[in-house]
Amino acid sequence: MGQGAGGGPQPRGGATLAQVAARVGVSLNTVSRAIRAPHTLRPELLGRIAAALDELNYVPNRIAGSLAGTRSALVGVVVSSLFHSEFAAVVEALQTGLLARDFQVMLGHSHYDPAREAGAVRALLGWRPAAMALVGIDHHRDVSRMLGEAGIPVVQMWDVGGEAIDSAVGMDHVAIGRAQAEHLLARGYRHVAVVGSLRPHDARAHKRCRGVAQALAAAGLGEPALATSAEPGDPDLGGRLVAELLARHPEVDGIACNSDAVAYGVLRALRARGRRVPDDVGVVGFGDAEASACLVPALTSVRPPRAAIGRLTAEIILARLEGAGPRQLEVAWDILVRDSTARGSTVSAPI
Amino acid sequence: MGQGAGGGPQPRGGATLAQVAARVGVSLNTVSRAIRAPHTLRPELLGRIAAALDELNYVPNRIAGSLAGTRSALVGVVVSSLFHSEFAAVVEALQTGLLARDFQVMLGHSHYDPAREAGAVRALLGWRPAAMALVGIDHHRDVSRMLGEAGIPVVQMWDVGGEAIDSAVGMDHVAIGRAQAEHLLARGYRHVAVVGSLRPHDARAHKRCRGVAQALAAAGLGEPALATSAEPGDPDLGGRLVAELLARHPEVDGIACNSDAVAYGVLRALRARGRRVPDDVGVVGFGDAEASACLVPALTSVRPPRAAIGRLTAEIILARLEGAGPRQLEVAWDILVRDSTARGSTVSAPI
DNA sequence: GGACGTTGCGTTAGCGCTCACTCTGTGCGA
DNA sequence: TCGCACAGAGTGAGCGCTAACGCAACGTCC
Repeated sequence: MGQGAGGGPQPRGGATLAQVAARVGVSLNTVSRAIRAPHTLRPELLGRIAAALDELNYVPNRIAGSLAGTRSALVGVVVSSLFHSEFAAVVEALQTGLLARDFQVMLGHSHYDPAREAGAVRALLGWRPAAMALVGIDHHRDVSRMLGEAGIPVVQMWDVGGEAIDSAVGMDHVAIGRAQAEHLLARGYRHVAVVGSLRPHDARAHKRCRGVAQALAAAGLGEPALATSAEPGDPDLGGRLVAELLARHPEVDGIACNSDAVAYGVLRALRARGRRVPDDVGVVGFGDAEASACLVPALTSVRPPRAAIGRLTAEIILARLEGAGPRQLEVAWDILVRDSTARGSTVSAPI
Repeated sequence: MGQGAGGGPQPRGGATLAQVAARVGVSLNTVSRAIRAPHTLRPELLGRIAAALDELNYVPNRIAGSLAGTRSALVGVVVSSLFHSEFAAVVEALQTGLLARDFQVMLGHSHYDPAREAGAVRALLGWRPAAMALVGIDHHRDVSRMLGEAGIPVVQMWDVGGEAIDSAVGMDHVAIGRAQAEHLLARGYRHVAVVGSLRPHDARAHKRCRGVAQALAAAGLGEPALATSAEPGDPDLGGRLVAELLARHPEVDGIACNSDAVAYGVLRALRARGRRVPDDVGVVGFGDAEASACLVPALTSVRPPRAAIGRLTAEIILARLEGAGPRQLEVAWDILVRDSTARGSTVSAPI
């Protein structure tokens, strides 16, 4: 790497404030001010400093800045799993909201495992974030304790049915499950089952499942048939579970799926078995994934306001950082009714 | 926040090494050693320090560690767009490989825009990462310059047809485009078109497009019909583009799509127009998305080895950090042949 | 014309940690 | 008896920056 052109040994990454200062002939702090509070300098000096900054390709060292400064420029975000999954759009909206204020997002993953979630939270806290956001509201005590003791704003996303550590923005998943079942019942399906991935610690999925049971009970029907698994929810899982379900409960004519990916496999398996959707069986998904409107039949699904949740989370974090109090809010969702529950008629025509 | 129980004012986030040291009655450095090099301490002392560490819930401050230490624990990753998109699995595999060595991944997004990519790279370099990984191999000069001057390992992912800054691991996208077209031609489709999102700076998409043209030329056929747009590639775009395409070129009987999401919309629009797939028109996608095997007809698609690319990127980064030289490697991909190009017969039976 | 802001910059003291070095005591061979 | 290697712990400097304060030189106003 060699030596810098004019001023001391070359630091590990790029120029330092001290080098810029030496080049211009001012103190280090003056250069810092030129960046952070330009209006406190004479325009002429400011120009010279700006030129030197540019010549040396100065990139502020945010590590040093965070250590010295009052507040960090990082926000930690923990999701169950960004990948093959439903939280990407939430994180994108969150990130967009925070980037505008120059906050960096640092991502961690729980993989639906409380121990790994605690590990991810601990790892992120090591970077001393200004705030944290995480998916879910029912957490392991270690997680709640660490987050509570951190003394920073914490926003729990996606779910609202629980006790928030600080702030929360999400949906009522029991109500979603109820709505899935009620929709099927309203369309004349009587034997409703729940199919999908049901990991031990995916509290949201359990709540939706409970909601289905509630709706059936309210309609004077029995418990829903269950075909669930702790494996990740993908089409193949849906196919296997529905095969197993129909072997045990051939009378099932309505299926509430825990995710759209599972529903894709359910539709395929039903087709392979000669069960017509929606005439023989109605299927409703959760998540409104990209392909759902393109399937045959198009999949009826619950659409969560992902972008809104991410945007609101960013807003709450920024407000909390400026002294506002904690907030807890529930966001609205809707059911996109498509052909997979349109018994006897076509609800949405293909393009 | 108040004062700490035993030793100095409460710092901004959690206990410090100095507090732990004061509690045990040793020097700060000894506690640091207990964490970084436990074998250099007496077991008895180590036990007492471990107890104090635990009691105070000490979480190492990685900001301070990075500033003081020789090397950073961060790796910067820039993708076009993680969301609605194809890079999630790559990043997941990359992250898994790096997390094992205690590296944190920091994500940035280019949104297929060179200026935003430069901004993302600059922002990430501000955190003084130990290495960088980014999607694509054809970058704006500013990006190449910044990365070259940073003096850290740089791995360019996903594409290989260009000059690497340091290391690269990806696919030959021209060859992919050729394979898409050759597959269609081999199935008897003669009038091949390209449909999909073709952003000005998405070099990979342009290369695949060029590959299609090459294959047609080699077969003595003319230029492919094009129906492209700078909008993001989703099913609706596919539907609109194919409508426009068929209006201009009703003879088209083979469609190579730039992404599976676009292909979904293409299939839906063809169905709505009464064009039978695969009998009248063959459709091949790119990306092998989750739903592709569940569509009717199931979509033939190019499957990129996402996990392998991510894993190899992690391996190269770790090796480079330990002194190994730069590497450039091309990974293999394949075409999953399904019903959408199975003219006259069913290739893959539904489950 | 002396007390009092104001503007514009320099000085200084850390943030919490790592790393190179120094120091102390112990064991052991010559 | 002395020297000397070595394990085990302490000391001090400094990473690059921010923030609080210091301090000239220049108005401003009674």
